[in-house]
Amino acid sequence: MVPGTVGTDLSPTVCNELIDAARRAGSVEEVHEICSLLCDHAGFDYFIYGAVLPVSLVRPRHVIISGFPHDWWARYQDRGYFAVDPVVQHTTRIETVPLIWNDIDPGHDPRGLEVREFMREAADFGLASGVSFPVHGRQGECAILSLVSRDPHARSENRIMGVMPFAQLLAGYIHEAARRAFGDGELLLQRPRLTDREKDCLLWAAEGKTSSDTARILGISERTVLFHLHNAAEKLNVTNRAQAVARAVAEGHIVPQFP
Amino acid sequence: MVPGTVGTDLSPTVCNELIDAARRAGSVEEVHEICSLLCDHAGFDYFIYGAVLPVSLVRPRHVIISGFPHDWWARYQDRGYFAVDPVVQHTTRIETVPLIWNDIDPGHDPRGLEVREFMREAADFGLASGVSFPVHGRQGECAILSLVSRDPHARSENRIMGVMPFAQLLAGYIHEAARRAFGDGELLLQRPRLTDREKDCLLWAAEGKTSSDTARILGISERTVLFHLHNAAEKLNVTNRAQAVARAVAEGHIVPQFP
DNA sequence: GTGGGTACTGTCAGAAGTGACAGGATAAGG
DNA sequence: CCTTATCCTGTCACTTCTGACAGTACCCAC
Repeated sequence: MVPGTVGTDLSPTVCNELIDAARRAGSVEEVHEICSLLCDHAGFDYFIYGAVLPVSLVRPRHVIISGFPHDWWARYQDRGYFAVDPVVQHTTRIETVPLIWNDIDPGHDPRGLEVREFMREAADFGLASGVSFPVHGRQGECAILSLVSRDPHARSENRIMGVMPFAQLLAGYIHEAARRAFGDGELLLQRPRLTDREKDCLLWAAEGKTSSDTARILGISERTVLFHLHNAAEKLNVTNRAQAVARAVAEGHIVPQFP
Repeated sequence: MVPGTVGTDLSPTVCNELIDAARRAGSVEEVHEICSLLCDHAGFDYFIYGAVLPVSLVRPRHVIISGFPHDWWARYQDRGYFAVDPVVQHTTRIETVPLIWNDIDPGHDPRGLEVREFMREAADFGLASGVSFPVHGRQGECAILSLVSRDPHARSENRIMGVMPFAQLLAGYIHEAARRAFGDGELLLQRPRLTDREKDCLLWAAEGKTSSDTARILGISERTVLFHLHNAAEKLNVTNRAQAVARAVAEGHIVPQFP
C-alpha cells in the first residue's frame, strides 16, 4: 500500500474487525500488523507504539513496536529524544486524551527551543503531523500509540478528527494485546506473595506504628508482629522495615493512608 | 427527551461538539450536562461517572456524577455494591477497554452468585444493559463512565458497538473536565516540599541503608543524616522512618530501586 | 544586617528494631 | 499420615532509631 494514497476509510466495520484481531493477537508481530493496518486505514504513513510495562514498577520495562522510518527511529533512540519528545511528556504526565501534534505549542515549555528543533527534525524525516493516543493502566502503566503523516496539514483535512474515536478505542485493545505479547504477568509473578498477616503488619508499620502498637491493634504478641515482618522482609528480599515498607508500597502490596 | 426514543445519532459532528464542550467545562453541573447529552445522543437512558481522584494514593478521593435513577443509586450506595459491581472490579483491576455488560460472565468469579444477584437487581431497577468506559490516569487515578439502557438487548441492535469509539474518546475528555471540576491540583499543592538532602536520605533509607551507611555514602556525618530524616519526617507529618519512607514513595518524592 | 532556609555536627538516654536461638497450633491437600 | 503453609509465641544480645539538648556555617532576599 503506497503511503499517502489511502483516504480515511476507517469505518465502524473495519474498526470492529481490528478490535477482534487485537483481542486475538498474542505476538508482537501480530500487534505490529494490526497497528500497520490501522495506520493504513486511517490514512497515515507511520506509527509507533511505546509502553512502560508493567508497572508496579520496581523494574519498569520499556517496549516499543515501531512502524517509524528506520533512520529516524535510530536517530531518535541514539540521541535520547525521549526526554524532549512532547508526546512522551504528554503521556507520562497526566493526559487521558489524544494529542494532536499540530496543537503542540512549545512556547510554554521551558525547553521550547529544544522541542521546536526536535519537531523540525522529525518533519525532515517525513514525520510532519500526527496524533498520539495515550493509554494508561493502573499503577503507572502507560502506553502511547502514535499515527503519523507525511502531510503537514493532516488536521486541516479533518482526517485526524475523523479517525480519533476509532483510533483511541483501538489503542486500548492494542495495548492489551501488546501486554499479552510481551508476557503479561511475567513481572507480577516475580512479585512475592505475602500472607494477609504479613500485609497487616507491613501496613501498620507503613502507618508509623511500632511493633507493640501493631501487636495491640491486631491482638497478637509483639513477637509475632516481628515474626511476620521478618518473613515479609525475607520474601521481599530486603534488610529492614523501612525498605520492606518502601517496596510493599511501590509494588502495591499495601496502600497506606496518611493524615 | 424521552428515554428510549432516541436512536443512535452520535455522529462525528456531535462527538466533536461534545468534546469541545468538555474541554470548556469547569463545573460539576456542566460535566453532568455533557454526560447527559452523550447519553441521549447515544441512545441510552442512564449514565454514571465515578472516579478515584487524584491519586497520589495518599488521599484517594471518590467522586460520582450520577445520572442513575435515584432509588437505585441510593440502594447501591446503601448496600455497598461497590464491592460487588463487576464494572468497578473491571476498572480498578487492569482493563483499558470498554466492558459490555452483556459480556459479563459471573461464572468465573468466586462471588458469582452475589454478582448475578446484583445484576438481576439492577435490571429490576431499569438498568438492563450497558457499557462502561474505563479511564486511567497516572498513579492509579481511575474513572468509569457507564451508559445504561433499559433495553436488555441494546447490544444486539448494534447500538453499543456503534457508539463505543465515540464514547470511549469522550470518556477521556469528560474525565479531564471532571478532574478540573473537582479541583485538580488541590492535593498536589498540599504535598510538602523536601530538600535535595532530605530526599537523598529518604531514598537511601528506602533502599535499606542505616543512617551510618547513608552517612558514608553521602560523605557526611551520621548525625546529619538523622537531622535530615527528622526534618523530612516533620514535613511529611509522620512519626518514624518507615512511615516517612512509605509516604515519600506513595507521593512520588522518591523512587527507590530494588534488587 | 537581619531573617530565613539549607546544610552540617555534637552528646545522651531511652525506645525500638534486628538476628538467631527454639518451639507449638491449625488447616488444607496429596 | 505426612507435608506444607500459615499463624502464633518466647528469650537474649546487639544495633539502630528517636527526641531533645546545643551549636556552626553558608547563601540569598528584603
